Amino acid sequence: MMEKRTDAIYPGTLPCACANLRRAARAVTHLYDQELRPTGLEPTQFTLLMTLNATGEVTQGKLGQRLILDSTTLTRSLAPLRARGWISSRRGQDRRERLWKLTTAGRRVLERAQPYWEQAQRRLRKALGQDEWSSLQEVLVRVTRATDRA
Amino acid sequence: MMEKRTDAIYPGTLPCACANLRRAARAVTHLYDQELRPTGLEPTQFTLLMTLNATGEVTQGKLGQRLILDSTTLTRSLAPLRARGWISSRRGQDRRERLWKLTTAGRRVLERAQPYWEQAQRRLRKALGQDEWSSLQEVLVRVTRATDRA
DNA sequence: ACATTATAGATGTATATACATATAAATGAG
DNA sequence: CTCATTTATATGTATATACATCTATAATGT
Repeated sequence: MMEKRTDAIYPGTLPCACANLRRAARAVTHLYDQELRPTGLEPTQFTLLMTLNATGEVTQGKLGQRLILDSTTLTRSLAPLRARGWISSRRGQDRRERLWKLTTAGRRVLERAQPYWEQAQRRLRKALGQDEWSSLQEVLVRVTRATDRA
Repeated sequence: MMEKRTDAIYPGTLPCACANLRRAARAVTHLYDQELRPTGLEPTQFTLLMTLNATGEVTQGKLGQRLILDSTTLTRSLAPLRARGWISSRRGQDRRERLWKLTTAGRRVLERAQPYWEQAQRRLRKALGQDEWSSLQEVLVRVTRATDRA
């Protein structure tokens, strides 16, 4: 079980931007995971469903580009979602491609999970304050773009 | 192999703060991983060595608190470092505890990796600009702290 | 002292993630 | 058209990560 961090052993900034980012991601993922628990979805799975809902049918490669996930990673990450019948795939015109989309069951699961996700968003936004919440989103997009140029 | 994101398929902001944070972490980890490749260290492993170097001998639990890593996760993450002889452990007074520290070999590996890590830091800081770099670090600490209160 | 409870890690199991390499399909050079 | 090359995904392998549960040890209440 994740330790409570009440001792404040943890130092504010680590000297490494990558370590700071990964640590923050773990902390926030934990919060979202708690809220999403009743839905049976992992935060990553929720993100995949939400993204497929936004894009509609999309190739594995494009999905990977959007989420900055190696497309071969998706071969594994999508498997449990397919196994549960939430997504389905077919071959494209280009028969190397695999096109993924939400199933009806998948849309239903996503809809039922939505309020729990919103609760997680609210909980973090409240703890952070609206200004920091906005900064967070902006800075994250900039750092993500920066890695393109870097 | 990770796709180049030149097509800019990827949309700026995802609606989910958790997804944004995880995506940014993947992007930045990829950059650090490239730079650290010649050292044979994964970014996470570099972070563990660097942290042990900063703390000196420390229990697994305290190490987990500092990095916001479940202490049972560390049982697995530390294993490859121990296997390579870079860290060692002993039982504490409280014999349930395990105390970890860098070995001499570990300190040497860390020293040799340092310039590659600095190169990664420079590369990101340059692409991001000094102001955004500072914002990033601040925002990450605030969001991390926020999850304590949330 | 003894029984109960709490804590630190270890282990079983599952997902997340990437890279190297393999395979199949499309594309381009000639 | 045929062969070489590139591209999309699959597979093998390794690390990263968490939670539930288990075990050993410590702390606590009576």
